[in-house]
Amino acid sequence: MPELPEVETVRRGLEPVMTGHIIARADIRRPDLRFPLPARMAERLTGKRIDGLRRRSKYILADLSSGETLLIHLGMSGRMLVSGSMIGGFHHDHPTPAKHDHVVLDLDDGARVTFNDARRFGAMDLMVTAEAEMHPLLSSLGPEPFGNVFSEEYLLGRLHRRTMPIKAALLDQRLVAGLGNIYVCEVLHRAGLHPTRAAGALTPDEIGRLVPLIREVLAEAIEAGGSSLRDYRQAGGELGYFQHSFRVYDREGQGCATLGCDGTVSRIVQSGRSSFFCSSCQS
DNA sequence: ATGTGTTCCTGTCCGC
DNA sequence: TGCGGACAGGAACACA
Repeated sequence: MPELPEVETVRRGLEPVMTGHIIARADIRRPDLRFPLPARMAERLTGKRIDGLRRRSKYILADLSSGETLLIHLGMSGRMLVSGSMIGGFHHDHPTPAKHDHVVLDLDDGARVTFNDARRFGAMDLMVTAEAEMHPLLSSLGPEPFGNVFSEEYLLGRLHRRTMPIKAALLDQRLVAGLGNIYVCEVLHRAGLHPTRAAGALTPDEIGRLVPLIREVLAEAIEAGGSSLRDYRQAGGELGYFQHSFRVYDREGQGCATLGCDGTVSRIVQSGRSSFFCSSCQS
């Protein structure tokens, strides 16, 4: 679920709680999420200091003092719940572990971070920090959308002669990392591009338009604390509010938000995922 | 090499 | 109120 803005929001929420603290206790409440959890996970976490929290695409990476890195992926429904933290000046007791609380990390200052994931499409793994980028889940990822590698020139090269719809291309994490269904729909709407357009048939001008719009949508969403749909919340339990800024996502039948456009938002299914768009101003 | 469909799992919502 | 079906933010995998 969570796409780059939600994952970045979670990372920012966890950073002051976790960075610099030692994992006093790790409670692994079930042996597997999407994949089996790594061998001896509790022992490999216990007593280690968290030196920093990074994000790569939709993954959170916690670098540990042991020279290992904890990889966290939230899948569709994963959440990182914080309790007992003094950050913000309030102290709350830990709630009793609830349904779908799969991994519980107790830190040395009494704070607790709980990985909760109803659907269990999420994942956790441990790897040697120096080899993190070779991890199978990370090695094929495309460039970060805010990085220098991601450019109009890069996109032109990668989309050249591709017959795949631009919607599917932008969802492909090997092309650019971090976009998901919501933000691809929003980007294509802002770019005035119909989601079924063949990626390779876009003009250089249209492709050039995409790069800054991808950054714009993601930056606005991060600024808003992500989108809270259904059960997604920030690390502290707060709701993001970017969903109020959706122009097409989940707005089937509603009026197009583009100034001067009298179109209606449509929904189609492309490779099993809903695409929302305005057929008047997206072509 | 590309592109598409299926699958994992649980929860919620909507129509009958 | 129950029941069945559609659908949900992801992405690995199998297959044409």
